[in-house]
Amino acid sequence: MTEKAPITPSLPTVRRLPTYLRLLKELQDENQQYVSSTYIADRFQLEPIQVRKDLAAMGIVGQPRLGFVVADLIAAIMQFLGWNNTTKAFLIGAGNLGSALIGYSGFAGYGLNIIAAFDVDNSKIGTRIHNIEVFPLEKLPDLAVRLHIHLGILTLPAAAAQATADMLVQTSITAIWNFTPVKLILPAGVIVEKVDLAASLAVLSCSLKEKFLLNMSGEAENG
Amino acid sequence: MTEKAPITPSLPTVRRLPTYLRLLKELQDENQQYVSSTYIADRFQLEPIQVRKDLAAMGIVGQPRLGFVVADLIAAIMQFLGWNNTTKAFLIGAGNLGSALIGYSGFAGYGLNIIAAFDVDNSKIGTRIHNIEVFPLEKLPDLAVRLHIHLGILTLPAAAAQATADMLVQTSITAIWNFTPVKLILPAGVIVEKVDLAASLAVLSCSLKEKFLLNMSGEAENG
DNA sequence: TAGATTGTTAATCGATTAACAATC
DNA sequence: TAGATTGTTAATCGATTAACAATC
Repeated sequence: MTEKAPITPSLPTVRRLPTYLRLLKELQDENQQYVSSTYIADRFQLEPIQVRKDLAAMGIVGQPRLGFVVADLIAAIMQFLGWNNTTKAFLIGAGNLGSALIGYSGFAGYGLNIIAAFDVDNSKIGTRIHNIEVFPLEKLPDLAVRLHIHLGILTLPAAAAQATADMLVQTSITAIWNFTPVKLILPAGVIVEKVDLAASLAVLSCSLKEKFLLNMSGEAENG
Repeated sequence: MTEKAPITPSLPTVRRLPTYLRLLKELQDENQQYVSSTYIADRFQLEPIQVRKDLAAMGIVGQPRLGFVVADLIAAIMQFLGWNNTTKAFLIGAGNLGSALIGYSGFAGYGLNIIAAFDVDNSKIGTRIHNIEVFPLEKLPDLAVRLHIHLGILTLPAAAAQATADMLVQTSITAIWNFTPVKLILPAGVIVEKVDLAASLAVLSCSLKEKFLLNMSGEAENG
């Protein structure tokens, strides 16, 4: 029992990991064996100490003077995120956004595999989108249980989001990647991760407004 | 000069505003005149005090016992986010995701108006996606300046992201909504807001892994 | 009035940053 | 060795939460 207590990385730390991973894979392609926190921080305009803390949170140890072994870092992050193993997912709502996600080839690198899509639109049911079949929504519960699906990707109209999510969590699905603008209310224990375009756009809008106001006041002063 | 100093809301606050706005519009449709921070908090599993702080940060004042006037809240948030005014944007990369964003009708409610798309793919150039024309990328600088476009939406392959962003900021574009997985490095003053799918998926993956491990240990104990 | 809700002021919490000894 | 980089410990910063008087 001399092992260190495994510190669970904070949410901000987890969110930075994919960015590190991306760079590390680049470095590996360039046959770089070592990388320092200084270098990583430089590339992303972060503080070296923050990078070290992030890596330390996953239990990775570096070598003074040399830094970290690139291959080890990649392995540790992949392991930590579970991106070595494939996670099967159902996508619900085969509209514009849903189709785009089905067609996104990058998910393979994250271990995410969308194996079927579902919709209520008869014109979509039975078709294939990027070679993924679209099933009627009624078939989801049965298929989810039989195929041991735990993750649902929600890309349907806001109006249907909550009701559909309620249905999903009655099946084997216990985690939802929510691309709708709806804040889902679900039983405790259900994981919901929201991709919040409106929140992102709000930040952007604020920044733009602020910048605009600054420019205005600047011009006023100059005039 | 007895006016209160206008406190700029924090980033987390700004990110919560669209969620409030959504609920407030619902309440308005139901002809609710007042709403309390308690009610809003309840609906989103937040603390009432946090809601009050968020609203206070925008300079909104409520009425003890009654709460806040729904219409006033909506107006204040819309005003604060600048979503009353239309922001014109160019979209660069008319692939799956780009097309999905062009087709997303919800942006109108955020004052966002995608007026043209750009691509380097000859098979896309000249076509229309949801009635938006796709132009060759070379035409962007001239058009951006002439149409006074300040916002670019980046939905192209990662490999082209940085170079294209570098080009964009040479035009009238000073803000980028970045949907690529690349962390863009751009001159100071340029606004970049990233929609980070990888980060979001990382959080989801972690939660799933944690839950899985908990279940495993639970089963072990029970066995 | 009584009581629900607001806004203010202070306390807590957690993430980031700083300082620096330890290491190879 | 000298020096770059690590990991630890402490300080700072900012957001959230708590407590409570003010208000209608």
